[in-house]
Amino acid sequence: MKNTLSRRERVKLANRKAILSAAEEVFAQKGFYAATTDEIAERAEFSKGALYTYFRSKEEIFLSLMREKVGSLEKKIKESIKVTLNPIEGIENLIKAHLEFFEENKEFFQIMASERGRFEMGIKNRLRRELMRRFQSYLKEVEGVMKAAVDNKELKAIDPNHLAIALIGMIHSFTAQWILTGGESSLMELSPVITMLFFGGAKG
Amino acid sequence: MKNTLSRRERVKLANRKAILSAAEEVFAQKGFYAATTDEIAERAEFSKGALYTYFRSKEEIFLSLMREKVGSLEKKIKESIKVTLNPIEGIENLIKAHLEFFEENKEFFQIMASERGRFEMGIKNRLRRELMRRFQSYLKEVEGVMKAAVDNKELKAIDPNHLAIALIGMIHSFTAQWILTGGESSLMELSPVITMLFFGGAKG
DNA sequence: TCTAAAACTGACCAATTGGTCAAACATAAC
DNA sequence: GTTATGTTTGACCAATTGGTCAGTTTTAGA
Repeated sequence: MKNTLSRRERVKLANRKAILSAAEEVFAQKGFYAATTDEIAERAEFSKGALYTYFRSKEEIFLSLMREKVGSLEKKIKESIKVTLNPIEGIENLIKAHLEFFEENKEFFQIMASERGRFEMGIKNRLRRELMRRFQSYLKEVEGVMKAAVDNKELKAIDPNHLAIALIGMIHSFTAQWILTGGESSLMELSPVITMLFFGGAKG
Repeated sequence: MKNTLSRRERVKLANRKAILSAAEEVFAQKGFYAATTDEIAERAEFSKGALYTYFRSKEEIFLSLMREKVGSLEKKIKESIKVTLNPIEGIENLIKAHLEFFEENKEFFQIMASERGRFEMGIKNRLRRELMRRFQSYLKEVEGVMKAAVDNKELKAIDPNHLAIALIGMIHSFTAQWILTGGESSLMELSPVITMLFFGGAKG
């Protein structure tokens, strides 16, 4: 069973994905504002007019893309935590899951790093509100594991919010550096260093 | 003694600073591409034409601003390290210096966070090359303290580059969060948490 | 006060770009 | 083959914006 969609609907969906994928590259390379709908259309091998039958505006392309990516990041993180009841192991898995996700979604990471500070702009926009909601939800997820580990006395009695900020900061920093230096070697290889530094600190 | 500059020259210099300061706000709020020279001119209380007697292009405004800011960040970091010969204390001072600088230069931090991934664009540009050189130099400075501390056996035998990435990531992450939540309370207050987490890790 | 140079203004220009739409094309059912 | 419906095209439009420059104002020294 393919599924319940007609041929037409399946083609539409595949085209939509192709457009979002092209947009991801362009947004990552140029940033939201400097990216042009012409270039997105060209890379997706459609005319500009066709783009606008799939999405109502450039902003809708951007927000749809980000919403889907943030959603799947959150899903991946949730799953990585759920496989164990041990909070320490949960955090280890969470680090690995992040690195794996960013390695597979380099462009998304670049977009997020560059546009995160402007998510709040135009708060009235329905899609923007939903994007922010999902992003918050992802952060709360990380904070939740930290709280569990603190309650368990497995981590120091530090504000779980601070613990989450610290770990995410380290992960982002390593990922950004990995991208700047070409993104060739595997990002996952850094998982042990990050784990060790986060849990044990740098002092010898 | 005021200095050796004529009244005219002093006014010119002050105006230049005012333009850069206006540009800093606009670039921070809108990003490089979406910032308009009209808005920069308006905020600096000049006509657009006058802007172009101070700078040759929008890009030159941007790069001049960033070059000066990265330069003074590097200077501050260097000084914070130099006051002590003890590497651990040096790193503590470095954390404080970072937080102090970002607290006083919120806009610069926002610009850096959002445009860092595109510094490399147009590498042929002289100003761009110089900006990158200064930025590398700043990173090397941080790496240098880490290496000293590792050689001293005060930190674990970890690649100093990794140690620098981890610490800077934590600092950036806390700063970004502080800005997102309004930037009201003092960022410096977070210095003990960061210091403790970096040296001692999260494990209880 | 007079003058020449420096500084400033803002209308203007050319290029870019998000978005539209009438016409052309493709598809599928009969 | 015909027709109706859905899809695509790309020329086009209006708005925006980086940058210019002829003309005006300000400055400072004589």
